Amino acid sequence: MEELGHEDVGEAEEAPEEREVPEETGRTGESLPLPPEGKKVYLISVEYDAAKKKAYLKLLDEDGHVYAYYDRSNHKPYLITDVPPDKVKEIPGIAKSRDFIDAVRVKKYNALTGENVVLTKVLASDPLAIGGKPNSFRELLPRVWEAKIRYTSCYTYDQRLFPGMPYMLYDGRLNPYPNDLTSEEEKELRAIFQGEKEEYVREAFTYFPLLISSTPSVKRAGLDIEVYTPRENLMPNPTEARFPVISVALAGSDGRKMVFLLERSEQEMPRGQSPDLPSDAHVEMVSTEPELLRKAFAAMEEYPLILTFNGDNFDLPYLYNRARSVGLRHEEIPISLAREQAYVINGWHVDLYKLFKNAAIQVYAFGDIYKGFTLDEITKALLNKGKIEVPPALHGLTSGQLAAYNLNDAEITLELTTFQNELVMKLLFLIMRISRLSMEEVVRLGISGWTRSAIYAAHREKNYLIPNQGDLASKGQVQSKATIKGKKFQGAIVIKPRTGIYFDVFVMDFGSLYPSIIKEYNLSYETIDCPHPQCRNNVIPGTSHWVCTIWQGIFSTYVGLIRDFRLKWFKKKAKEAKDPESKVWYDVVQRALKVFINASYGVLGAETFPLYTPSVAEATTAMGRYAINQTSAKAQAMGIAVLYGDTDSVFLHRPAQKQLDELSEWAEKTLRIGLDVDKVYRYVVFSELKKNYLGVTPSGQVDVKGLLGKKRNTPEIVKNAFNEILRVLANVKDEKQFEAAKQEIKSIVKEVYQRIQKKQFTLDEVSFNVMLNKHLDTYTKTTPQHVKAARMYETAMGKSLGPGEVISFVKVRGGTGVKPTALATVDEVDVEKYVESLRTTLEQVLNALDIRFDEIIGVTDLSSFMQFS
DNA sequence: TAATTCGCCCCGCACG
DNA sequence: CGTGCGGGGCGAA
Repeated sequence: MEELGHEDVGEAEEAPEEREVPEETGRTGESLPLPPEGKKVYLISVEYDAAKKKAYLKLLDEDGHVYAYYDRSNHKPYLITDVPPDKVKEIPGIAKSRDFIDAVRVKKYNALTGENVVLTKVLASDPLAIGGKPNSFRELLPRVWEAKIRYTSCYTYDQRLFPGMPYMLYDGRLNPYPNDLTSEEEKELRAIFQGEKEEYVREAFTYFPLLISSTPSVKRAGLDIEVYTPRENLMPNPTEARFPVISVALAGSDGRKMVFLLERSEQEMPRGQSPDLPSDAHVEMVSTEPELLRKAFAAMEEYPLILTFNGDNFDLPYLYNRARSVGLRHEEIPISLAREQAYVINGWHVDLYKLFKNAAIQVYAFGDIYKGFTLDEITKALLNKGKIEVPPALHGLTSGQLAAYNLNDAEITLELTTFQNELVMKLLFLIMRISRLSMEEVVRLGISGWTRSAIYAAHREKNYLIPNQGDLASKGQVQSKATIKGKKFQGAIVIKPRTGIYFDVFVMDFGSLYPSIIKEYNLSYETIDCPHPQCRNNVIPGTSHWVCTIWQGIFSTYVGLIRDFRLKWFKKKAKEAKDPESKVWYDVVQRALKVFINASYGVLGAETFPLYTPSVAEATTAMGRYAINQTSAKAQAMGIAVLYGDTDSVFLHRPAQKQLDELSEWAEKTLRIGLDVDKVYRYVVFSELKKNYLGVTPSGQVDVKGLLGKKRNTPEIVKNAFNEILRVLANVKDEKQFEAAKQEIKSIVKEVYQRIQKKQFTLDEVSFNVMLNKHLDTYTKTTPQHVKAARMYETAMGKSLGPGEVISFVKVRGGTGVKPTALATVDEVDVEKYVESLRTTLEQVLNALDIRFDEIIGVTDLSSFMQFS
């Protein structure tokens, strides 16, 4: 029933009574055992037991057993303030609070001033006393720091814990599982970091084990439920849970396949195995719903990790609320609900929809190969298969078919974590280790939250005071003006392309340009515009920002380490690795690191990031502009034609190998950033537009960038014509072959044009597919065409459409000019509009090839006229 | 709860 | 009716 991963799918039920949802997760590790002595266990989450007022670690072994280890250090929640301890104790709201423990002196390093300062640490017995309720200590003190960090995170950093890493109980104490580097690894690591500062190398050695330590195989199950609805298109409301759960499926990593099916009077098929189901599936018919739920819960409890697709918003809340309303007691349900999240008692729940929707995962971990966020779309892209085709109404299904459909979704959900040698699980563990967050937090938060946590941990590690956003205000002065209206600072530059076709093009680029700049130029919130007069001449070109020459920036160190690990170790190893197993591992690590570094610059420019420092972001892009401008100038001075460039790349026409080497050396020496050949093209076709070109590699592969023919919302008939042209271009080996290719291309254009004119197409071929990004009623300023179509669809079909939905519509004559594809006929299609779409899409390529679209269709008109006359 | 800017296209809408 | 601007979507980096 997860279907679409966003809220408001289908017709909403009548407004439900707001049911109270507990804030607290209600989870406790009380009933969980200590890990056995000497057993390797993995830290999956750090949690807080509100009753015991203690943090505890929740651990997992490879057999699927869950353990808890409660704090034994008597660690307490705290905040930092500059009010002296005796003054703190004079504040009645604090001193008289029964949660107040003590106020003590604490030494911290203030990175902004470079001073060691003595501040006050105010300790409490309960995290809520620090912050989170009306009279929390943080509200009663004029100036506080570190008062908004979740207690479980605070505990993680202070105890130097690494979620995702193995631990072992020894003499009743939990210790990191021994994970010594081999002497060879140590030697190699030293070699890589040769020339770096001692402190930097020391940190490299601290963090390296996180990246080479293997990840466990986690016992887990994909879960999916089906709910009866009286009408089609009605999305059952999980808070109300008015309709019966008719099927629950689990697919376990141990190979078990289970379906619990409710016997229904209207059942069309006799009980028993259906031919649609896999033969090894265990299907159990259950006569009452409470019994069904109990059985499903019992099955769930056999797996420490439950995977769902949209389970936070649908499956788990539905199960919980339905179970309650059919009479199960709270204690019988292994689910606990929070506001936006659903937890599994004594285990963990990962909603894969949230993970895959995470932009950083989508773009950097999976190379942007899936665009939408439905289970269907993600599955098609990553696993090369879709869901079972569902008949229009769930009602028409036999029990066997229902079970098969249900189980298939559970299996696919599981498979999203098993494909490519458990890529997603490995990625999760690596992100946990780097970000220092529990598994469920990694899934819930985005890259900003991950980076925040990682950098907070670095502060605690060095005993730096974590600054408040307000402390950085003086460091946030922006000097540049953005090119685009409404943006906060200037970004990258794009070198205007030389329109036309060029053979033998070499693309050089700065690998990880912004992270490299941040590292190499020591950019960090405390190093930009630092207080030292002697640093003032260390200016970032094109700005009046200077950078500290004395302090080593904390942010630049963090970014630098990740970048160096990725570039100098894992990318290299991935290339060199012989056995596939380790190749996959190196590649996963490399991808995880990529996620973090690529976002490092972005978060600095995001107001919601607690260490928001736009001046650092601005200095980064300024240095980037300087780098590419200098490189372009240098190349031209060397007599190489620069055809194009964007942000971190230059496209060079027929450079000699010697020249490439020279340029590379020059960049390393003068800019201190690596510049290498990234790509070679047999030829490149540049349109007159920036960010729009296509290149053909020596092997005949065609890279298309930005062209309309590539865009998701371009109609298929136009896209197909575009792709046919590409196929012709892919075969062109030299200038001589272009003439023949041009003729071929012309005939392709002519043919498609005629097809459009004669309406020889299906509606799907001419549909525009545009995503709805907001709720329908929030389009108030203008009414875009896809919104018009969506509204028509709603009225006609009685089904509501929400954000994330892709609207399919065609352009028609008359009326408002558009119609949802489902409501239109070929007859009413506005042919002119499609000719225009064909024209603009193809002209981006044709112009560069010196082919006139108008001449082709003009000729066509004439010839067809002659034919008929 | 939330990474950034640059660039292009189509369209809707207000203004002259 | 033409023009210019901004909303909206999608892509490049």
